Amino acid sequence: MTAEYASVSELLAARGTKVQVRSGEILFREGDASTSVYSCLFGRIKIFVTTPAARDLLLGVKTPGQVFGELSALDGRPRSAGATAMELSVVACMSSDQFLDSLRSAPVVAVELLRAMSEHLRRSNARIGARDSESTTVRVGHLLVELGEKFQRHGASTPPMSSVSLIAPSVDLPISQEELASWIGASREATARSLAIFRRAGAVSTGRQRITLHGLDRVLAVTMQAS
Amino acid sequence: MTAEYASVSELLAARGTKVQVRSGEILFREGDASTSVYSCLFGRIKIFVTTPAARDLLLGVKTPGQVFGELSALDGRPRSAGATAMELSVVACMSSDQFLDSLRSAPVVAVELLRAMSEHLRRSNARIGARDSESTTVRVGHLLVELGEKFQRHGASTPPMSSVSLIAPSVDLPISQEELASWIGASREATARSLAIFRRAGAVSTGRQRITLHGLDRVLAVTMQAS
DNA sequence: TCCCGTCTGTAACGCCGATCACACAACGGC
DNA sequence: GCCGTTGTGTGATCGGCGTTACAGACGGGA
Repeated sequence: MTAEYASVSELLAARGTKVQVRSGEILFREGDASTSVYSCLFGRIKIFVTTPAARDLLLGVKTPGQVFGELSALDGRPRSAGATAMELSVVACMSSDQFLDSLRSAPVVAVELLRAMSEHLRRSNARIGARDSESTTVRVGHLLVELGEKFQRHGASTPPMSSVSLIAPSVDLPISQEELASWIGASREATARSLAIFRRAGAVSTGRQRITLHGLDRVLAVTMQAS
Repeated sequence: MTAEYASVSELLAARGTKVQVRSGEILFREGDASTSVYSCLFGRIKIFVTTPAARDLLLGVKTPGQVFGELSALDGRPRSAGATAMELSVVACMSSDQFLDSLRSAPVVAVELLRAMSEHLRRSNARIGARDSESTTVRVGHLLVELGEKFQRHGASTPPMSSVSLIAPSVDLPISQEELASWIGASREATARSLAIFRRAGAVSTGRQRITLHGLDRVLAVTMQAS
């Protein structure tokens, strides 16, 4: 009866209660006392903190298969960040009590979660290091490459071969500059200025809610040269 | 035969191999392929990354009872940070294989480690938020209060009642300004200037490798007023 | 189709902090 | 005690980024 699962997302997909959330809907806010744990089944969930100056700072975006809200479930403390749906999404959730019981009875799942949290910590620490040693332009470049790799893998299929992308395939990022800015922790204007550098170098073209990368290597080249 | 432990540090203290390290000695460097996990038994271990500009950035200081090096043990990837002894210390270490086996056979230990890593993640995320919303002076103030609380608890016993500390007990921090600067991610000079603000307000006095806090509340007051 | 709200792009200005530069103090070795 | 080394304190300069301000572009809804 005690089925074996290999990861927390599998556990939640099988045993958690599924909930559909509309775009913009709030799952929990920073400071909340709730302690449920969630897994994204479909869509995209934004994880963010709000600075005293009322600016949002993006900590991550959860896509299908990723777990979130586990910190409060593990230590019982208030939410360290908020979570809202960026688009129509489906999540699975479970109470922290049931979650902790599952971890204790399925060590493999616990170890898998430890690995996932290692990944988080590495990212967070790298981000701390980047924040005060790299310029806005360099951080924009790195993020563009990172998102570019993510989207060209399982992202929107490359549109019907635009005329520009004969050699280097173009990748479209459906993201606003505001969002980009809150991700790297810079102002919207500074981000726009940095994007202008990439645009003038021919590495990207920009539009409304859209950034098209003309080859990740070219973006990376401009990033390097701007360091 | 399989003794039960309540935490990773207990596990390592009981089953790990003890090693004495001298001040300044390196346990591992950022980028190393080693995957052992460590626990601090005595002394202080500095965890840090080195930025491209050759400046060190302090990520944390491990004191007795705290575990470190667990990220590489969990995911097998290279060290995300370096570790060196700040003073004569004793650590216990264990191979990642044995460590993972122990976690799988003792779920309680795994859950306890998950809780510890939650704490780390919360700190890291808070630090990301603080970095681009607070001034150097405010960050200095927060760190002083944090260290002050840490040291007045299990720290050096308050010296024979200095004449100044009739009302608010003073706390001595045995730390250089360079170290403080690398902790908050600022230059040494900017840190010294911020300290001057606290000094002029009578909240702290400074010396060689020493910062004396004249009441945490007074430090906090200056911090608030400088925001 | 028109209009308004949202998003993008850019310029001007001011401030914080990094960097450079230097004086002084404290400790250690000889 | 003398001097080299390391740590502290502070001024001057300068660049980057946040802020403010505004103009134009795109898209959706009435």
